[in-house]
Amino acid sequence: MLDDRKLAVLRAIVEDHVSTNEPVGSKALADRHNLGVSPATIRNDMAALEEQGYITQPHTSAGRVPTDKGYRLFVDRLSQIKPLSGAERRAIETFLAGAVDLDEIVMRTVRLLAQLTRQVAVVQYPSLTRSSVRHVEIVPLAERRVMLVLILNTGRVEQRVVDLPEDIADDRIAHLRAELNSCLDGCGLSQVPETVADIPERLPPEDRPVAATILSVLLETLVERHEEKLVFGGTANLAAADFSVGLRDVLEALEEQVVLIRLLGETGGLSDITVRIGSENPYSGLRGTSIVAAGYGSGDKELARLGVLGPTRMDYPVTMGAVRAVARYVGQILAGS
Amino acid sequence: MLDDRKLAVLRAIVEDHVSTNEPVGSKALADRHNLGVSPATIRNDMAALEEQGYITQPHTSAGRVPTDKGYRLFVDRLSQIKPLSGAERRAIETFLAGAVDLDEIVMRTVRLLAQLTRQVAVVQYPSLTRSSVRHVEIVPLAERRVMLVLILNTGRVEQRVVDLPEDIADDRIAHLRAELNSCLDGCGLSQVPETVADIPERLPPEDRPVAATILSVLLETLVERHEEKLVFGGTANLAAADFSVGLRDVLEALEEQVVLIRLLGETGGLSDITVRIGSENPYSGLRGTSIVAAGYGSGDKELARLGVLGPTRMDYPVTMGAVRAVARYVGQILAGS
DNA sequence: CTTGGCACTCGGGAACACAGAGTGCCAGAG
DNA sequence: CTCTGGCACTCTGTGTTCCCGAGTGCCAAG
Repeated sequence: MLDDRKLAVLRAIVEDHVSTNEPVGSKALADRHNLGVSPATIRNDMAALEEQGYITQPHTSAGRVPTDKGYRLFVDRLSQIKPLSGAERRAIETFLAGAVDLDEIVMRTVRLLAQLTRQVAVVQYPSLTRSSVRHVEIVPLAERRVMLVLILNTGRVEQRVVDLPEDIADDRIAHLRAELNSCLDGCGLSQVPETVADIPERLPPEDRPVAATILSVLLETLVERHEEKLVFGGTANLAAADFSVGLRDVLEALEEQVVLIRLLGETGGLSDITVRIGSENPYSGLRGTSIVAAGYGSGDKELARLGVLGPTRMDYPVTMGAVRAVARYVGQILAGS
Repeated sequence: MLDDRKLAVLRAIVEDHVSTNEPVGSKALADRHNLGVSPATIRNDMAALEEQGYITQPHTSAGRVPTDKGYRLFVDRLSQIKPLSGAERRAIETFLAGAVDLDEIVMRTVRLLAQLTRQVAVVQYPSLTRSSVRHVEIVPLAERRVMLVLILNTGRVEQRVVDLPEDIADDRIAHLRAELNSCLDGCGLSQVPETVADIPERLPPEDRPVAATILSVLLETLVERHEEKLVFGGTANLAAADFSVGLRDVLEALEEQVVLIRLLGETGGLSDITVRIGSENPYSGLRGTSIVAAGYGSGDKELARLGVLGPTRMDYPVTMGAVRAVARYVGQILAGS
């Protein structure tokens, strides 16, 4: 069906189109790549490729352009991820190492990805669901009001103000805190609800209403409130890339966190790279854009995902290389801090 | 120099140009606004206005367009801030009231502003410098490693991991924490350095190296590290507004936090609204864009600023009304929580 | 199966003309 | 002195036409 030469032609078309942003014709192909055959032969192959939907022509008598299906084949079988240069690796490492807290790690990662790929970068904060509790703090703010601070092993800190149903003495707060910490230290978030369930019973009856209030906020914060935060950057690169689709839609999608999370999140072993090309994309506003994403994490747990978003016509090997490298380094940094 | 009618003409030009986005000619003016004079008269006035630099024509024999100077006069003398409708006010109130922590307040404020004005919204986090300490927490994470958590009266929480020079027992940590809290509770950030200065002396000598380390990180976090965080949103609105200048520059400026902070921050009593029009703007990439900003805060202290950024050709009265209203409501919310 | 030749098809750019909107100026009226 | 109507002039934007060139599909021959 598709012999080697046809595949080579497809690869050449993709590469040329990516670098020139113009439909590529049979003659240009024969010139630039030494395929060892004449333009006429290439035309036949192109006809076959078009027949099967890998390429298309914008209008009669123009060159060919890869379809989404063509890019898909290219990514799956015709290309291999291009590793970064040594200089780039070192730059990543030093740039990320300078971060002092989680916010800064995330922010720097976004910039890095955007700069390396010249595309829009998206980074998801390390997920709540897969992390574990490192410490719980209860800080009295006023009568009947405390702040609950949760520190997770990913460095993430969640805080919530809690209004209490009744007064409670500081030493009883301290006791509750100690109790919580001894139960929850190192506890994976998925186990939190059951771990916490019998805490009220172990407290003196008069403390139970307060404890119940605090616990319910704690659960709500950790478990129910699954709004995975994410950050993006490099939108200036959108202006350069001329999108077939209005870039208004792209900007809108970027601000719809829900959409983005779905796009990033849908698959993935830890170091798998997910590529979603154009119309493979479930969200209609992003026709014409591709997403290259990967998971990152410390050790072997995937904590969250990151990736870039760009025009379908992008340099996949390079982009995938950059995404993979950044994901790995972020994982290392997180593990080390 | 500029009699009343000329001013009326200028106002009419601005209003028409804002609503149509086209150069406005003398005939159209005479039709749409009942100025009581003929087009020819208006032409004379326009010639005078152009003479003095308030309007300009894109090319000979086209209508007139306001210059930055013209908009300036309009904003200063010819317009008055348009208050929001009751429905809008209520929407703001309920939307902001639903926020549970500072992050969410800020995020919702951005969305709100962007939606109300159909422009890019920028919100600065409540400034560190003008807030005060509510609580200091020191959480042991591992041997020789603690997390320092600072809770400020604005609801802002700063955390930093600190590596200690030597081991220290938990109860001595607790003592240090108590000491810090008793000194710093309610302390304005500007007083922190002096307040903290003599703490080491009051500690047993063997604790001093650790205390010094922690204090230096604390000072660094609160005082030296003035990177005022800010958040923006509504970039999709950029695509609709056709900028004279490439919107690439605008996107770039948005990601350059430093630039934005300067733009927002440069003046302002608490409920003053700052308008910076086109070339009044110090940053060259933002020629063609105007900024409408206001301070917000609880009580009478200005905590930070917020605003919107849009094309010079924007509806200033409405935009200013929205910015003012949002700033007020955010202030209220912050004061109440 | 490959190749060279050939007729055919479009898209995009250049040249051109034209209508319409808007101006500036002038002379006359109030 | 100010306003008004008239008039000639100057643009831009748009629509039309035309042509070139790149690229294709097909065919017949190697």
